[in-house]
Amino acid sequence: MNIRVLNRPIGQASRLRVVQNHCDAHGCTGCLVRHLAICSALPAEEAAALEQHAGDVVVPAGQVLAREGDTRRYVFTVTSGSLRRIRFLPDGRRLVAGFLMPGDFIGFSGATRYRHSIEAIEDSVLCAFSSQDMRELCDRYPELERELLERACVELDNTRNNLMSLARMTPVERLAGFLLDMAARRKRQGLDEASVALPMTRADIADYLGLTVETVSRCFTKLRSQGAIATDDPQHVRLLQPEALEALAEARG
Amino acid sequence: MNIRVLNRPIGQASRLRVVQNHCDAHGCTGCLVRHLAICSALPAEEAAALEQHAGDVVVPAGQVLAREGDTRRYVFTVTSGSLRRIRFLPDGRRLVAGFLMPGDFIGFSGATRYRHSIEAIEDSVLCAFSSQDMRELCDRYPELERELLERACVELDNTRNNLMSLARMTPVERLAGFLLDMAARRKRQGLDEASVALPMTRADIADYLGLTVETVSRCFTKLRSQGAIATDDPQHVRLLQPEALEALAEARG
DNA sequence: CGCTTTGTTGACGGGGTTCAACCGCAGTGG
DNA sequence: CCACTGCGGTTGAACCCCGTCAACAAAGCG
Repeated sequence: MNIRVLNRPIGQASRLRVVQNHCDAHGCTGCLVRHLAICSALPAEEAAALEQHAGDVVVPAGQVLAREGDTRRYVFTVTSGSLRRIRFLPDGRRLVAGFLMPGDFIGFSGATRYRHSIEAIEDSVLCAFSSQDMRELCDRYPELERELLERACVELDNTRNNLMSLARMTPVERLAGFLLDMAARRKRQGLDEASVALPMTRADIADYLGLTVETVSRCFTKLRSQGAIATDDPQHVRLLQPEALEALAEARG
Repeated sequence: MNIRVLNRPIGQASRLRVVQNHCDAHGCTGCLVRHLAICSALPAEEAAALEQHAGDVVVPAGQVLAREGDTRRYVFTVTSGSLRRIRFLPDGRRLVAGFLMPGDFIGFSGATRYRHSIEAIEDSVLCAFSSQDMRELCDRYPELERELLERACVELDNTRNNLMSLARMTPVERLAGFLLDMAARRKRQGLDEASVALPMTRADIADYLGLTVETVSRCFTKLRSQGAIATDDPQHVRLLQPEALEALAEARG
């Protein structure tokens, strides 16, 4: 059944400490992820309006930002670090529904409660708006709502691609696709796409790809022995033959 | 690899014939799926504005409404019938990413081209708007854009639930969840939720649940022998013990 | 140092895929 | 009317991939 026992207690959903007036140094105009974030829908002049509502949240590695079932009070944009979106079945089976990286938006849901828990993989910083403020901003700036819809659609497309992976692709194919996705994200952040950093554990990857840690590990060694990738250490992969990976992940959109 | 060979040619993407001024008999105000559809975001008085742009499309069973890769020109709302959203891998593996029922909206995507083909399972009728008209309607009626965002989020939640199914649930659990989903849809349409009609084939269900036809069939017999369901014929299932199904599908949100 | 966690590899077994046969049904055409 | 065919669904038997169980190395940390 692939149930892993966690020896250390799951991090408590600590009371969110939202620091008002975030990015004191630069404000929204100097925001490092502005070009990636939803805020790019608004002209720079409106930054002041944004800043009035924005606040920063710092989440140390392993801590919980939001807990499944909690009432949704904030929406977030990841500024730095990385997080995982997870859910548990009653018997302990875990799903990782996705990884959240700088520029990603958290808060696409009509539900009044969180449908997934969100845990920090590394120390992370997020820019937070109360759901209410977000609603008001959307009413005031239709471009913002349009941008949100646009992003929700992209997210939907990506999630459907993952469906394809899980339903009909072999373990190696899934891993190849995953590595390419991570590379694409790095490129989006302006980093070198040939070397991919994997902040998450093998267990996270397994629960994301619908496999076991052992299978994930074996797939890594398989790709390595094929010469498609090289791993300096478990968290750092170099894509030696991206074409080979693409051939495997082919037709994932 | 689970590749099924289709002996008959795949239906051609026939030129869409959009009949202007749809629902001649009643118009939008008399629309049977209005309460389910995005149009419910607008007051009935605005129906006239809608009708100017709406048109009907009739798709016979087995025919293709939209082909993966085609440029996206229309968005649709299903009025009657049912369709499947599919995609193929180059080697013939198929994924059914979802089923579309009355009230469902087709067109959540920023992409300029369709990411999936859409085929009619039964004879179906859809209400169509050109993407351009839809854009203009959204600009004019912010409530509409908000409704779209709302729906996209619901769709995203549902798709993530499916991820959970595919990644971490056993075949019987997946089937149980699927049957409950179908029952919930029937309820939404005001029909009896204890008896579920399955217009799609076992192959469709298999490709949707990430299984083979054989496994799906065996799961049906398993549920039947447990007394959880009864099947009058393959397309008509009665849910005798919904609680039993829920226990299986537990925690799928 | 002990202890835990993470990652990797090996051996084994089971569940689902694969392969195959069969039935019922709907066309189809002699 | 009845063979013939194709298709959808079900069931059985064999195989094999991946999950399970186990052992071990390396790294982090008190």
